[in-house]
Amino acid sequence: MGRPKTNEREDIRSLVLEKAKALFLKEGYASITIRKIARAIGYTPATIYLYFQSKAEILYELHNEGFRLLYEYKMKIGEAGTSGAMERLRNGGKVYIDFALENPDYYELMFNMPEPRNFMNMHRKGAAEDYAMRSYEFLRQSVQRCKDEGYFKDVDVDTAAFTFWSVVHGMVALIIRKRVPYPQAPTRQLAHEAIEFFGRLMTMERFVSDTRNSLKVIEG
Amino acid sequence: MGRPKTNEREDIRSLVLEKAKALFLKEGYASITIRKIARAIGYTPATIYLYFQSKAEILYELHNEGFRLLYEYKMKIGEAGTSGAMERLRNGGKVYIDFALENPDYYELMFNMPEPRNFMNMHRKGAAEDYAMRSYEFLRQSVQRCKDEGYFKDVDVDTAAFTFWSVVHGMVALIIRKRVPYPQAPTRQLAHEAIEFFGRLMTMERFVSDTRNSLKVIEG
DNA sequence: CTATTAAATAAACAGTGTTTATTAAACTCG
DNA sequence: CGAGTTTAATAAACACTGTTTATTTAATAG
Repeated sequence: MGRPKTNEREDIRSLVLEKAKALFLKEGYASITIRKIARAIGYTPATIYLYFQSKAEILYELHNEGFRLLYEYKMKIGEAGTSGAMERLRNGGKVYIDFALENPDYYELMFNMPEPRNFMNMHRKGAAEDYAMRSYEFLRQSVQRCKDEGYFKDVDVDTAAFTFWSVVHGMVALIIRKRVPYPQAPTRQLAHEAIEFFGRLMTMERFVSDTRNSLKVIEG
Repeated sequence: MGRPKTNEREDIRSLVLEKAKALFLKEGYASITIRKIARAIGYTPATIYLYFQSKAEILYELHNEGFRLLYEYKMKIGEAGTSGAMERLRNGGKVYIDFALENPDYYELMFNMPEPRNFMNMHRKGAAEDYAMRSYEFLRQSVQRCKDEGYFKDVDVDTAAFTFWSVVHGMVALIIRKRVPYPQAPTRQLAHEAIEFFGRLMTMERFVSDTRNSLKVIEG
């Protein structure tokens, strides 16, 4: 008890975050307790409450870290030389799926917790960087490029972005949470095939001026 | 204490389920405790454990009830005279969204809990009716009809069904869990627009024989 | 009218997230 | 230097949680 040996102020915070991350990813959020985290870093539960207001705040911090990681995944696409906007969008979908299936626990942290945006206002200074937002902006930009190339003529950019995000999110959510009552559980391969299928649907759309009206098509 | 006044055996079970459902739907699963349920029906916590092995089993029972309800929603489509398979599929998507947004807590129960299929084996006799499965079969059938009418030529029925389910599940999941970082939160209207958009993509697909190859299209 | 059966319970167990009063080490300053 | 202040860390408690146990009590059977 008492004060410790000249600990550099305020990096117990990252100590907690690191350990909590490791524990969450290994045993899942629900089964990890404040006491376990405290024991793992050699402090008492009460100490953690000097640096975080609640277990939920630790979660939010990691939630944002998850989106930062996703953002990095997506950044890889920008580097690889892709030919068209649509291909870029499709690759974005695949990268998203890869991220989610390679980091399912992170994904759970990011999408399976009570609204984290409720905290943000209270305890963080300027909300620092909201990677969830940046991630969405990235998608929005990709969709806008598609529109510039003639796709998605009769739908606004947010609706299209929302649709596309829903597809990939829905896929990984169903897979990760094992909610698909298949004989054999769906795999990443199925998801990739589905994205290919979906991508073909979208690619096709460019050839049609206004899909709400009747149209003539010659098969080739 | 002691034995009660000639209670018909085994319908405390449904008493618990009814009350738990009402409480879950009003205050959310997490914040409802066994003690609260017990108090609400005028029994003690231990009594509940005579009829359910765990809180999770109560959840599974309601989970299945949720899928039964969804199944009923979907059955309404069969009645309404729809012209084509594709319209039927699109309507199915809208009904699915309506169900989810009208019963968000049910939807949480159904998709946001640890795998419920793990219980099933142990405690229920013949698993009775698995409405999750039946619901999927319904979708699969709708997709098959689309294939019969010439859609989805170069994709197998399960991949197409998975894709379609992912779209609607993704949409409602993002909306319900408020994970869309829009200025204004997305509404049911946005979801319906997105489904329309997606539906148009699919409708279009019929006119193309093999979408993997190049094609000629004359705009009309 | 006892003996048995079984429904319901009280009370405990082992945990949880969180709060409070207290300790003890480090720093400040007269 | 030594007293006073600040502050990191804690021990211990609080009010809960899901679940289990031994016990009571009422209805039924012989």
